[in-house]
Parts: sequence; structure tokens; C-alpha cells
Amino acid sequence: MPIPGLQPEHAPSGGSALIAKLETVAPLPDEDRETLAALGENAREMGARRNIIREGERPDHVHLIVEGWAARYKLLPDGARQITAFLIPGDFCDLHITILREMDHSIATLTRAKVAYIPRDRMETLSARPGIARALWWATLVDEAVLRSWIVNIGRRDAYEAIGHLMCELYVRMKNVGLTHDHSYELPLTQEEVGDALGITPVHVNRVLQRMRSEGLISFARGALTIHDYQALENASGFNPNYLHIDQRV
Amino acid sequence: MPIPGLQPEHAPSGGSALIAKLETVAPLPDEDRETLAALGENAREMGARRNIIREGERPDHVHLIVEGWAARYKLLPDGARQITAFLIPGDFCDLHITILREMDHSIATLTRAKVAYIPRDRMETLSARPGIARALWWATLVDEAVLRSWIVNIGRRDAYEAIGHLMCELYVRMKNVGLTHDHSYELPLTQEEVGDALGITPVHVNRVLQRMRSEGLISFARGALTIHDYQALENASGFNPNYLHIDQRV
DNA sequence: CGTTGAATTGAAAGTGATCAAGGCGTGTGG
DNA sequence: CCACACGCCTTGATCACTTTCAATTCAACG
Repeated sequence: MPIPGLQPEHAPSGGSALIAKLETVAPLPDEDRETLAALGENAREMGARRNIIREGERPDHVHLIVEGWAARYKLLPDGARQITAFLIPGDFCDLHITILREMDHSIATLTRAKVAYIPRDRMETLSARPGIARALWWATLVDEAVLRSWIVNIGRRDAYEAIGHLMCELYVRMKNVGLTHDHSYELPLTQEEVGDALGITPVHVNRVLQRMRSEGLISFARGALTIHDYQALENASGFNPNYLHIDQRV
Repeated sequence: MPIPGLQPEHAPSGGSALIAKLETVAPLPDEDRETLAALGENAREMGARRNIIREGERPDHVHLIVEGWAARYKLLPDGARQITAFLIPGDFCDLHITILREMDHSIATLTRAKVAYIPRDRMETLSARPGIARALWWATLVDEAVLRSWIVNIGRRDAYEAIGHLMCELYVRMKNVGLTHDHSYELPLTQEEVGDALGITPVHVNRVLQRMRSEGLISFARGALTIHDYQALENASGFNPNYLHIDQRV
């Protein structure tokens, strides 16, 4: 179980998760860092399970998760919900809205959260900085890679593998913004939310989790996950972090 | 801004599928159209089932499908394959490679195809044109929306709905590049390929197709699909074209 | 200490997977 | 011009991962 040199930082405050994330591509000049840090300064507090934006809306600003968790989701006519992405600090909710105009899905907080609202013109200012523009472009493309990986997860892996894979992905992403402690991190998801992300029922999620616990692979309770044997979890779920395009030892 | 009454064109040649596609956002000046048309001029011919690019590669050019079909896919350790996207004329294979460096999935032709190789510097020239840059940005974001829609398809719809949904999506996309005739289009997929895209077995695909045929919904044989009752297929599969962000009557 | 949302547990039913064999169409070679 | 081969489509029987439906236990909280 490799725990190479780099130990996770402490939880960053303000917009620093975003900075940490964008700097995985390339270090940014101080000026850019300051600009990004400013984004998170007057973020709004939101309660858990509140819609940040809904399908069909055409906002004139972009949302950034500064603190807490959120999820993209789509609702089906029969009321079923499919979560399409989990958003953690440093993630943009709707970078695409400046071009696509209308939201084709909704986004809601999962926990209490701080969400920054960034007006369109401010985004344009940001994009004018080559380093930032490139980093945002990178973030968008990684989001796309994550979506492809979810398709594989849902389409071809059984529930046990899929849950393990999701835990590995979130571990790497959380670590990348300095929000892990050894091999644990806050994972404030209900079993139903996990199921909605993987296309399985909550009772099945429950059974799989119990099996993982009984095998000593993980602990998962009260919103926190600890991976006791990361390597084993990676192997069991066929996880390969290459699609996250982070040049970093896990 | 709907394009009323517009009947599908005949199969476009050269890079015109790309032009048709990019002009769904906004009409392009003649100069841009010519630039784009030139891209498809000396495309390479490829046989069916040939890799265009493979996971791990770091090409210095971008691929564009000029004619024929291709698919993105990932292979699992046990040999299972998950198709992540179908690529039709006018689709870029790997626009992201300039930023992400390394491919995290592979792409292969499904049919004989013409594939254009566009060097990196040429892409930069293209991106320098604001209209084209915006259109490429739009295309990337729509690709992302399609991925989200597939997640819903695979995660929450049963095989019957999922297959119907896929047929509707491809119908709209094919129509958008002028490759439909009434409610039919070339759909050169084997039942196994359909299954690999939806995470189901070819045997099951076969049974579902038979049911759809027996209900008079569709005809699908020898690489061509005809949808006899498009509205019914949309309803049965919960298809809503909004995520394709095409302002066009179907 | 009752309320409430989430986690558990049990039993029964299903959609889709597996495994295997047979049918068909087309292209190639004798 | 026909036989054979190969890839793909079909069909049948059986198996199993997941879903359903329902009820129970927990844990946090006012």
C-alpha cells in the first residue's frame, strides 16, 4: 500500500481547492492565483439538498463549489433519478452554460455548501488569462473523461466493482484538492445517492457495502470513508487513475 | 431559431458534415466554411474495425471522421468492451488531445471510413477564428451532454428503452448532418456493438430488437434503420432532444 | 423520549446474463 | 456454379445479480 512522500494538505479554505485543482496542470503565476482566490470570497451559503440550478434554466452566471458537495442529476418521467457527477470543492457546476445557453440537467447540493456565483463578464476576464483559460479547458476535458469512466462503470462493472471504483475516483479527486487524511475523506453520501449515481437500488448498495466492510476493505459511516487497503480496492474495482490526468502518485 | 420544413439533404461529401454540424450553432462566414471544407479533402481511407488511435498514445494531430462510423471504447481487464460514443461524419475523435496529452481510451472505425488527420498547428489556426473556435467549443460541450445522457440511459433505462433512446439520438444527429432519408438512416452496427454501447449482451439486444420489430416500431437490417413511428419511439424511450442543443424541428 | 431520515434485513420475483446450438447470407475458392 | 467458411443473427434453457416490497433497527435531534 503505497503512501509516497506527498502527504495530503489540510482542508483548504476559500477558493484554494480550485487553485490546487487547476495547478495540477501547471503552476500558475501569483497574479492568477489571487484572481482565483478572490472568486471564493463572497460565496453564498446554501443548505443541504437545495437546487443550485435546474434543467431548462438560462442563468447569466456560473456556479463554483467552494465548500461542500453537490451533484448533477437528471430526473426521469417515472421519478427515477440518475446522478451524473459528484461535485466537490473546486468544481465548476456549469462552465458550459455560456455557450450552450440552456441547462439540460439540474444540480443540487448534497450537504450544506458554499457556492460562488461568477457573472459572465467575470468569466470572460478569467478566460483572457492564458494560464487560467488553459486550466479551465483542462478541467472541462477531465470532467468529460470522468463521464466516460462512469459509463464504463455503470455499463460493465457489477455493483461491487462499481462502488469500489467510485470510492477510488473520489479519493483521488479529494486528495488532489487537499481534502484527504491518509486514506480517509469526507464522503457525505447516503446509500441512496450512491445508488442513484451507479444505477442500482439503495438496498443493493447496502448489501455491497456490508460485504466490503466485512472484508475489512473499508469503513464507511457518518459521512466519512476510510479505505483500509487502497491497493486491494483498486484491484478489485479495476481502477486506473490515468483518466483523471493528474500527474501525481496516489 | 428553428429551421422549418427543412428536409434532410443528400449525403454530404468532404467535410460538409462538419460544416452542417457546426452551423447548427450559428451560420459561418464563407471563409470559415472554406477552411473547414478543406479539412476533409485529403482524408485517409481506412478499413472497418481498425484502430484510429489507442489508449496511452500521444498523437500530435487530431482526427476527424469525414465518412463512415467509428466508436470510442474502453477495454476492461476481463476483455469486456464498453463503447462510450459513436462517431459519425463531422465528429472529431480527439479534440481534447492537445490539452490532455495522453489518450485515456481508444477509438476504432466500425465501417470503412475516411478519416482526416489534422496537425496541431492547423488546429491552432482554426481556433484563431472566433466563429470556428466557438463552434468547436459548442461541439465539445454537446459531446459532454451526450455522455451524460448515456449515463442516464445505461443507469436507469431498461434495455428496450435504452435501445430506443439510442436510435432516437442517432436519428437526430444523423439528420443534423444531412444523413437521413425520411425516418431512415444508415446504422451500420452489429447487435454486439449496440450491446457494448448499452452495457447489455448481444443476445438480449437481439430479443429486444425482435420485440420492436414485431410491434411495428422499426425495421433494422443490413445496416439500415427505419423508424416507422418516431413519436412512439420517443415516448417509449423517454427521449428528449434538448440535450443535443440543436434548435431544429425533428 | 417520540420523531424522522437512513441503514438493515428477509423473502420472492425479474430482467438480463450465460452457455450452447442452429440458421442465414455472403464471399471465396475449387 | 456449388461447397465451405465466417460472421452475425436467432432461439432455448438455465442461472444469478438486482430489484421489489415490507418490515425493523438505528442514530441524531428537538
